[in-house]
Amino acid sequence: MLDDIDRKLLGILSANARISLKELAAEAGLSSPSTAERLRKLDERGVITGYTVDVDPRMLGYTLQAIVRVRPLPGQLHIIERMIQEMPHCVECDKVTGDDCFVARILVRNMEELDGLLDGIAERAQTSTSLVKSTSVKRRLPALLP
Amino acid sequence: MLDDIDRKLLGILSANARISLKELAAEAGLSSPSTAERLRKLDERGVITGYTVDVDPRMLGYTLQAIVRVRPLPGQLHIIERMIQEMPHCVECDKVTGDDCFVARILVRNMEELDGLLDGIAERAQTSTSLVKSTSVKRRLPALLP
DNA sequence: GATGAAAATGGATCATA
DNA sequence: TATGATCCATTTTCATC
Repeated sequence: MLDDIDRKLLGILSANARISLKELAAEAGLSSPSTAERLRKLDERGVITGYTVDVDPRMLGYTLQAIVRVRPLPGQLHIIERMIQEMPHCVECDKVTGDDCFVARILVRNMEELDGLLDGIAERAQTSTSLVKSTSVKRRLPALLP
Repeated sequence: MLDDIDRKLLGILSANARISLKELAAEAGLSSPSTAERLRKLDERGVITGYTVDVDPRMLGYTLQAIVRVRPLPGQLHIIERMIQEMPHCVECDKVTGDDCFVARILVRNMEELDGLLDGIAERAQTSTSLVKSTSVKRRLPALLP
């Protein structure tokens, strides 16, 4: 699927996606054109889905982070999903198996704001909220299998 | 804190962090040197913490994604945290308030692999696992406050 | 597929507003 | 603090292996 060089490229990019092609090529032990071609193919194959910037939420004024499990009341699932998607405070949400249909990551400025958000869906869903105290594992790539 | 141009730069970068400085400047309506200087400062201030590549886990052979809540048994918290951190299948983990101490996102190739991982910590922690059926909100930036 | 050289493009610096 | 001009570095293309 991926060869050693592809894995190396992904590893380097995951640490710094804005590295120049030249440096990337040098670190991977390849020429720039070959490196560019490999990136193009990883993109084309859908292995690489994008390049993004990581931002410190606190520096944007978001001092509180919460993981909220959402259990929509009967008949409310689709409305709730749409409400979550349109909530700019939600930065990540998965639909999962089990009683809790959704697990969402929410950023807020303070408790009042969190309270307000949860109140906004309280009529249509039950929620269980855990506040994030610290991050044990910062988002990273999984092991790149051979 | 951030002005309109900074917010614009972050927005553009979150959609494509490998855009050239020149294009970035053009899209933001700024000169390249000013754009470079602003990026440098966003970095320096800790607003931007890095640039990463997004990868489709399925393209790496990880067909199953799970959100696992982990409740360590008394006295096992630190060992469990270390075990999670050293687990290459864990791509994200937060320490949270409440009975469940950790919420981890796990990638595996199949059910057997997930079962094996959970077995590996079963002596030291209780776990509640939800399988991810779909992604309602792909990781994104929150609203950039004025 | 990968490479090396040439053409095209982009980035960093500096003087200036 | 932003800009435009300059020079230097990088990226892309293409012919070749």
